[in-house]
Amino acid sequence: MPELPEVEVVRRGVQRWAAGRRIESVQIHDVRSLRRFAEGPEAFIAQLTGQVLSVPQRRGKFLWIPLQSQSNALMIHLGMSGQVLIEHDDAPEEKHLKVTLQLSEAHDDDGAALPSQLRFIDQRIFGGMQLSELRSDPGHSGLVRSGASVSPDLVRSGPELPGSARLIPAAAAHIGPDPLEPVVDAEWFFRALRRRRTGLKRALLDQTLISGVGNIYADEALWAARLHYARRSETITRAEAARLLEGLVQVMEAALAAGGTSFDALYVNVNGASGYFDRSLHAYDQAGRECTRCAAKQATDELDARRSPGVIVREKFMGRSSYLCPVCQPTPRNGRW
DNA sequence: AGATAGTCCTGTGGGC
DNA sequence: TGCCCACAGGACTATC
Repeated sequence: MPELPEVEVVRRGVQRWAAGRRIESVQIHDVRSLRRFAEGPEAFIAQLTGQVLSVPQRRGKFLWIPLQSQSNALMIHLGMSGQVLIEHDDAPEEKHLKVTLQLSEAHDDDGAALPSQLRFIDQRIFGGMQLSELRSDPGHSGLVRSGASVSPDLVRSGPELPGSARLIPAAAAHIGPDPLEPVVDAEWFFRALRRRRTGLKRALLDQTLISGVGNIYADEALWAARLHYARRSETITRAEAARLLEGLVQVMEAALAAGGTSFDALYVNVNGASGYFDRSLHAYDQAGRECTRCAAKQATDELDARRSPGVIVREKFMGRSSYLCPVCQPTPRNGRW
């Protein structure tokens, strides 16, 4: 399930392999992947063909590639099962191949031909591609902290200069900043949560409040911060908000360093390799396992000997699974529901 | 404005 | 073996 770190892995891959290259042709294998593009598949092909891909950008789980000399961008959302692969023309067609962009030829330093197809693959079709006008970002917050270095040999238009107004596709203008953007600090997060009257996990998953957090990292961050998913956002303390944000940033940066989270072949980077962050999960999908923090406390005799270490449980919340340690993340009391 | 339900999808796996 | 159904979830819309 691609969340922010996985999308960032894809963004870096697209930057490395496709930025600066021209789109020679476009092939739509399944129009359902263009469902969100109101102008239709013919307009999609017409507007994209001949355009040059600029440096890919990302906010939360939304990825977009500005088109050089154009005021719009190719927007990509991976949804539940989307993949972007850069492959050679003769690679066999994937079962769930949806869109193929044929790119202009390019060569590496040794003169070997780079793969020339950018393929969008999506099994469940919750993701998709569209074209969207770029506008100045109302929630402009500067550069993405985790922004990768640019390869000048491949990219003709450089990254945005610090302090320049950031542009964002209209179709993604409604989402909030993500945890890796500099504007999101402990005080900002505290105030954002306090403004809402809802449960913490609901707030984390609300992309208009903070973007990029999905079910996996929400559970991991709540576990890291020792907070229950139903804790009321309007009663959060500064210390709790700071813990939760720290949990989010740490789990996302660790996942990014590991190349993303993958449970199966649904998520891979642009070269087809899976990340391995799933080995590092503490809560999500860990039902029945002893809580690692409780176990560590017990090992150092910090835990009351009469209490047994927590076992991760799965609960239904918001129509989806939530995993938590009942010992570390107790049900809220004192009217703080 | 917050919460909920419905929609879009397909592969998987449990139950019978 | 094979059929059916529940389940998985991100974003968006409609409705209360």
